[in-house]
Amino acid sequence: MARYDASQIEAKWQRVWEERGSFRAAAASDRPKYYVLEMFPYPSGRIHMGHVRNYTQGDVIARSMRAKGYNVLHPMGWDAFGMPAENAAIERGVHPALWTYENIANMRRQLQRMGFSYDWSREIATCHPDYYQHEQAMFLDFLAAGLVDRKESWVNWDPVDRTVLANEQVIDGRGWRSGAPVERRKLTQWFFRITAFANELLDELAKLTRWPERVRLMQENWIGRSEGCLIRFGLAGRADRLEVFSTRHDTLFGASFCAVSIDHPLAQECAGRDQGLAAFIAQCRKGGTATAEIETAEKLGYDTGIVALHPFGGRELPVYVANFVLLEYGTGAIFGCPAHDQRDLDFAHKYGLPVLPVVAPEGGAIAVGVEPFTGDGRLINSDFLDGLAVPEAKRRMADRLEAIGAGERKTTFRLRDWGVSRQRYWGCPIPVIHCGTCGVVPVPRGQLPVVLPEDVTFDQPGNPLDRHPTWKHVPCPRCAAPARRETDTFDTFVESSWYFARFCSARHLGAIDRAEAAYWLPVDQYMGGIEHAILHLLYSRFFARGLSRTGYLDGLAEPFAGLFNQGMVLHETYQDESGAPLLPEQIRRDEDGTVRHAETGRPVTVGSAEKMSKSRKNVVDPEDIIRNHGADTARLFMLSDSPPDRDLEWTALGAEGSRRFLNRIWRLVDEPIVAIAPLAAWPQGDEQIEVRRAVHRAIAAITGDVASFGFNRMVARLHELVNALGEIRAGEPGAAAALREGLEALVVLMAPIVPHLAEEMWERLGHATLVADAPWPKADPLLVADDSVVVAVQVNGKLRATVTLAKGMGQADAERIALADPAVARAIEGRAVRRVIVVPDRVVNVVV
RNA sequence: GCCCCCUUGGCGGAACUGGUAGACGCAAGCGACUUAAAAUCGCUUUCCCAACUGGGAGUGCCGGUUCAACUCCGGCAGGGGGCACCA
Repeated sequence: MARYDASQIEAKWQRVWEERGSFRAAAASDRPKYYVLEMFPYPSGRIHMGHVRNYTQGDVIARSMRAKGYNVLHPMGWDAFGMPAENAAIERGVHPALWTYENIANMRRQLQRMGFSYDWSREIATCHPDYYQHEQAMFLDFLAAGLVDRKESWVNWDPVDRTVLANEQVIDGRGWRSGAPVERRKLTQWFFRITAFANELLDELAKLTRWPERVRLMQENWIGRSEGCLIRFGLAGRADRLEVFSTRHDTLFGASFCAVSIDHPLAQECAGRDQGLAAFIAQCRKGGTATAEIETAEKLGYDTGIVALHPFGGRELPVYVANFVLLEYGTGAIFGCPAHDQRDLDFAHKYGLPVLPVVAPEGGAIAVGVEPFTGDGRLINSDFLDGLAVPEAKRRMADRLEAIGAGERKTTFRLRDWGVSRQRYWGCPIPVIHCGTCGVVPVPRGQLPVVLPEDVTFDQPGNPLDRHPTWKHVPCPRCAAPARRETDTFDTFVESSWYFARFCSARHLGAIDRAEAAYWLPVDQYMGGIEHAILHLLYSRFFARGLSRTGYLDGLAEPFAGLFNQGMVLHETYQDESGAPLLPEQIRRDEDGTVRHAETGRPVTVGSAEKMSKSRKNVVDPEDIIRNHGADTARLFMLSDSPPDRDLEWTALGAEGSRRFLNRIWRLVDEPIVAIAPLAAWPQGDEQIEVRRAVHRAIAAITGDVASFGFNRMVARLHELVNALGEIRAGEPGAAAALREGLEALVVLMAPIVPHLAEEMWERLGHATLVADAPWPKADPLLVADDSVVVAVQVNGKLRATVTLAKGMGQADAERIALADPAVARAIEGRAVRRVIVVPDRVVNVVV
C-alpha cells in the first residue's frame, strides 16, 4: 500500500515522456492536424498562477485532442525582448541578456515540473539572433512591398532623464524615475502600414466564428470605420479653406464653431503671430500621449480670430484651437454642433457659443439643456433638409456638398498605422542605415543579422545603442561614406506577431518553412488573456497578411482560427494594522476563524479577492504548490469550480480539496473495493447496470465538456464518476469487471487534467502502454440513454408535481397522466383548463 | 472621457437552442470509526412560514415580452478589463 506520492510519481512520468519523445510533433501524419497554442510568456523569472491556469487549459486541450486521434502541435517559447530586462540592468547592474536567459532557464524548469505536453524541441526565444534575424528580413521585405512607412509621431518625453517613456512609465503626468512633468515630443519613426489592410481586417472579423464575440467587437470598434463627409469651409479674408470631417453632416445647419487640433497647420500658423495661442498650445503639450489622459483632460479651446463661412448661407463661425481634436483622426479639424454632441455642448457652454437644435425627436419638441439630443428624429431649422429623417438628411446633404463643390463623401478609420520604433536597447535592431547623401538605406541582406552589441552600459539615461562608441558607425552600403545605423529597436509586439508561424518549423534555416506552415496553420486553438484582445491579435492578423503578400506564407489571412480568453487568478488580500499588505504565508487562521499575523499574532484585516499582484502581495508561488501538493493538484484546482473564462479565486482550502480528491482516486486502485478484474475482462449483461450507466454517462458528458471547454463541469463529472465507482459493492455479481471498466474510463478521462497520476494508475491497472497514447473512450449509447424521464408538471407556470414518463411519450398521453396527478388536480381546483403545453420529455404546463 | 464584459445559496459555481434553479465542490452542523487525534465514511444545509403532509418568495435593482425568463428586450446600480511605448 503505497501512499499517493505526487513528487515521486510526477518526476517519474515526466522522465518517461521526455525519454519517449511523447509530445514531439511531426508534420508527416495520416491523422488530422491540430495546432494548440498558448500565448508565450515574458520571461520575468518565475511562472505565476496566471501562467499555470492558461497553460493548464491549453494542455487539457492538447492532451485530449491527442487522445481523440489528432496530430497535435503544442509548442512553447519566450517573448524575451522588453523593458523589464533593461530595468533590471539599470537597477541591479545585470546585463539584459544574462538576466533574460537565466530567467528563461528557471521558467523552463518550472513549466517542465508542471508536466505540460509541450514539444520542447521547438522552443524559441525571440531575443536570440536565430529568431530576430528573420524579423529583420521581413521588415526589409515589408519595406520593399510598401508596407512600411517613416513619419513623425508623438512620444512621451522626460525632460530630466532626456529619454522616451512608455505610457506605463508616466504616472500622473510625471516620469516614474525623475518625477519631472512629461511633455509630448515629435520623433521620426518607423511604421507598419496596418491601415492598408483596414477594410480587410474589419470585414474578415466575420469569418472568425470561433472567436469570442466581445473580442471581435473590440477589434471592430478599434478599427472604427466611419462613413461621413469631408466638408470645406471658406475662411473670411483668406484664399484657403478649412477641411473638416464629420459623420454628422446632417447637422451642418446646427454648426456654431469650428475647431482644429493643436498640431493642425492653421493652429501652427496662428501661433506664429499670437503668443497667447503659442502658450496655449505649449500648455496642451504638457502631459502624456495616452488617449485616456487626453480624453479625461478638461476640454479647452483658444479662439484664433479666424472666421469660417458656412457652406450654405455663409453664416460666420469662429475657429478655435481645441485640445480634444486629434490630428491623427479625420482631417484634424471639426465643426461643432452643440445641440447634438456632448463634447461640443460642453465646449459651447464654456465659451458662450450658440446652441442650435437641428434634429427633433419624432413628433416631439426639443429643448437642449446640459444633455445634447443624439437620438433619431427629423431635421428642423435646416433649410433643404427640413422634415427629413437623419439617414435621408445625410444622403441629401452629401449630394448637395458634392454638387456645390464644398465637400464629398469619405470613409475614415480610427485605426492608425502601427508605430514600431522604440528608443531602447533590449529589442530587435531595425535594419537600416542613415546616410547623409543617400538617405535611408536598407542593410544589405548579406549583412543580416544586425546583432545587438553586448558591451553596453546602463549607467546613464537614454538608449545605450545611441551612445555606444562604435556600433552605430558604419559605411553607407550604397556610397560607402560614413553613415549611422538606426539605433531604434522594434516594438516587442513585432516578435509576437509571427512566432506562431516560426513554431511550425522552429529550426528551419529560413524564417518559415512554407510547407510546414501550410500544414500546421492556422492555429486551431489560441489561448490567452483578454488583455491582448486588440493589439497583439490585430498585429498578428496584419502580419499574416503581410507575410502572405511577401511570400513567406501561402496566403494565410487569419492566424488564429479559434480563440479563448481565460480569466484571471485572484486571491484574498491581507493587511496588518498599519495597512501594509501581507503575503498569504504570513498569516494564520485560528480555530474560531480569526486571522492573525503568523509571527506577531497581531490582528490582520482580510480584504476582497483581487488579481494576484506583487504590489498587493496576494501572490501564491506555483512552485510552493508543486512542492507541497504536486503539479497534478495545482492543475486540478486551476480547472475546478470556476469556468475557464471567468476569474478564479485561489484558496488554500480549495487546493487541499483538490489534493483530497486525488488521494481518493488513488485509493480506488491502491485499496480497491474488490479485486479489479484482469485486463480486457469486461462486464457482461445487466450486472452492475447502474454503475455501468453512470460510467457511460460520464464518458458522454465529459466528451462534450472537453469539446466545449467546460473544464469545471468536467471536474464535477469526474467527482460524480468517482462517487459512482464508490457505489460498487464487493460480493455482488459483476463488481470486479464493472470496476475495471469504470477505472479504465476514469483514468483516460482524467489524464488531460492530472496526467501524472493517470499514468501511474494506468500502469497499476496492468497496461504496458502510456495513457498519453491511449485513445479517448467511447460511450455505449445503449447505456447512456434512459428509458424513462422525470417530467415537470406546472400549473400556470408554477411547478406542482413531477411525473415519471416513458421517454418520447406522445403529447396526449403525457397530458392525460399529468392531469391525473393529485397535486395537479388540487392546484387546478375545479378551474377550467384553457390550454395545455407539452414539451416532450421536459415539461407539461397546464394553463387555467 | 470612449469601448467591452461580469453580477445565481455562507462561498466557487451548475442549469444543453427560453422548459423541474442550486448539479458538483468548499465551508458549516450532526453522526460513525478511533484510547485519542488526523485521515476516512454517512447524513443535513437557498430563504421565510408551517413542522413527518404543505404553502410562499427567490438568479444585482426596476420594468417589459411569453403558457413559461438565470436565459430574450429596455432602463438603472455595483464590480472588472482595454484605450495604440507594459507584455
